[in-house]
Amino acid sequence: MRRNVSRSDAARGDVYQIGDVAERVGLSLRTVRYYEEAGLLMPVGRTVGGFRLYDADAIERLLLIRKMKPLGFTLEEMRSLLTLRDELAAPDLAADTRAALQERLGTWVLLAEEKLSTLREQVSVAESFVGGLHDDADRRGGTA
Amino acid sequence: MRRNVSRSDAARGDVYQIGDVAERVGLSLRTVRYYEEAGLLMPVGRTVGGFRLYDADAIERLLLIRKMKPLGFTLEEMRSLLTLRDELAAPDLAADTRAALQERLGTWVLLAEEKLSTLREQVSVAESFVGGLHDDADRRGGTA
DNA sequence: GGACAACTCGACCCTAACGTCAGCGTAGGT
DNA sequence: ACCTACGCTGACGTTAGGGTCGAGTTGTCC
Repeated sequence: MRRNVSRSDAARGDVYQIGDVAERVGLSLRTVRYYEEAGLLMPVGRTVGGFRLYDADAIERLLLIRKMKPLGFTLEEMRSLLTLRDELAAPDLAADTRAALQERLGTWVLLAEEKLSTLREQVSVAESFVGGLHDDADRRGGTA
Repeated sequence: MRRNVSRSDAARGDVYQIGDVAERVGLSLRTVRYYEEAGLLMPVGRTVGGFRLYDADAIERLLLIRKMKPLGFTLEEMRSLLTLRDELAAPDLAADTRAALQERLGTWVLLAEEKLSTLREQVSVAESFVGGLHDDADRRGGTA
């Protein structure tokens, strides 16, 4: 039986506890806690008893993190990138500051594309391996 | 200055020491030793002084292992699969034995294809992430 | 037959990104 | 008050190696 914490707080500021969050984004509790430890994601608050509380933004953030994972970013890298994104999200930035941040973001884009291309290479390596396996499996008789 | 161990032994039975092997397949010495510890690959022998010696088959094997890595097999899984392949390579197998082995190989093929498809999914997740990054980077002004 | 550089050995500790377990406290419904 | 599901911290385990150490081994050159 699921608890509906969502309805407990009115006024559009829904909060979720870690189990809900984990289920929604498909990560383990441990992983969510570890991401906090790694500085990737802080809970918006805690209950009196110490339960972590998250909001919808946290869920977004976790989904984003999940998307980065296949690219092989380390948590450290993700932390940097997310921080950068956060800084860019501020609405009152001097133009030059914003430009500087955006240039740093460009570096990340390049890095991500690099990683993407190595990921693609891995797919083709994997394909050739699976092809080879098929050969091994289909060759019923002898090699000669 | 590279030692050319290859020419030291005549009669087509070339042996290489670990450094040569590692360089040829693009793995570290540590990794090659670790693979041995994990039961993936035994040296064909040792020198009097205890240096590991490998032959061309070993190199093949390592290259194969490298091809499996992108599919996310654990070393344990690779060990099983390689062992199975070794068993199938025996020339004097009863037909039913061979059939049994080949069926097990079929399971591996399925597993590999599964892993390949999740790898492909990862590529598309990664692509969408990189696309999102581009959006963030290109959006120079404000969100509204 | 000694010097020497390059190579290798086993042993050890270290890391990232979690999994898993234990022991204990909390949230909220009845 | 009680129950049960949920969560907390802390600690150790795991995988696939990386790094480093001091000590031993090879091949080569004199």
